[in-house]
Amino acid sequence: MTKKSETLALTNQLCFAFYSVSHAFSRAYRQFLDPLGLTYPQYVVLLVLWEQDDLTVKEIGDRLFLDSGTLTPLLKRLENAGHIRRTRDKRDERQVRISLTEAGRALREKAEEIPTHVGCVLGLSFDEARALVQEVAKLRSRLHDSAALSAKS
Amino acid sequence: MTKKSETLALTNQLCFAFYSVSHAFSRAYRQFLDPLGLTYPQYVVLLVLWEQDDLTVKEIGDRLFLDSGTLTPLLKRLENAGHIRRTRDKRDERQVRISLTEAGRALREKAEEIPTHVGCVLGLSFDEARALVQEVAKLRSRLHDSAALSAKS
DNA sequence: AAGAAATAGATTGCACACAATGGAATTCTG
DNA sequence: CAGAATTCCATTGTGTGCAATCTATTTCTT
Repeated sequence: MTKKSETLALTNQLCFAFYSVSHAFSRAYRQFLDPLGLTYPQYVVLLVLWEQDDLTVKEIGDRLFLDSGTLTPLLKRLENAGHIRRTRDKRDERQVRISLTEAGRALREKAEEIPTHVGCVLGLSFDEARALVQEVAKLRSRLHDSAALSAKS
Repeated sequence: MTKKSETLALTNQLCFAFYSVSHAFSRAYRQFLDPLGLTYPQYVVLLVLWEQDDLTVKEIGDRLFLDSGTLTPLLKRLENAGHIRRTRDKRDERQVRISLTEAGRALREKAEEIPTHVGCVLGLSFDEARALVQEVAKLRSRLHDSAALSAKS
């Protein structure tokens, strides 16, 4: 096998590695999210809101790389569950502002222990994990840049 | 911020990094898979079959970490597109054997260039990519082991 | 200020993922 | 060898992702 074809196979292997580990993480989180009645994407939206409350749908989408087709129904489910409020912005009626309810804020405490449980099985040191986050974010950024380029043409 | 809470945040960051890079890869592949009428999961199934033809649904599921709920409709779509055949195994009628059609085999050539295009934007050396595949596979394996343990109890 | 362009969300349609369940075939066990 | 347990696949229902399209609102241009 030539070096070139090995590299080609590696790209496929890398993509599949991310694809499958992402699902494995999702399953690992589900075990702890199910009792809270949350899915992983819903949990990530709450993580964003716990960090900074009162964001527009677009601001949430920018942070999570998701569009309104995904977020609108997801946010409605979070609203129905009583975790958030959705209100039209008075100054710009195009925007919908998302804010936590008291119940949504209270959920933070219960969710706080989840990454501990999941993190335990990874067997990574602090520095290893940090380096991995950096490297993966770098790849995501390059893929996004490349997609933006080819969308322009 | 204590080291402990940093580590907790890191687990969430790591999970989200994989979650988002996985989608970014999927979008990058989609650009090249769309002309072939394939989705990324369908492409991965074909990759498996190009490597080894005539597998059961379960064997494909074991390699890809997917169950019949996902694979059955996906395989039916690949069958309707003319890429594969689905036939009950004569020796064990519980099993459905998946085999490539001539068209499915022919598709391999057209798909061969895809990882080249995607791999170019990653900016990874051969060794970096290989190490990353190994490390991510290790994490996936640990998550699976942990899930298997907690399922037993 | 009027029309064009851009922006924010919502909606629709399709394709995963996956838990839960069901049915048919096979294997295990006493 | 009969019943129980297991295995394999299919089905159902829920919740994403995302492209494509639509509406309403705002901003830009002339």
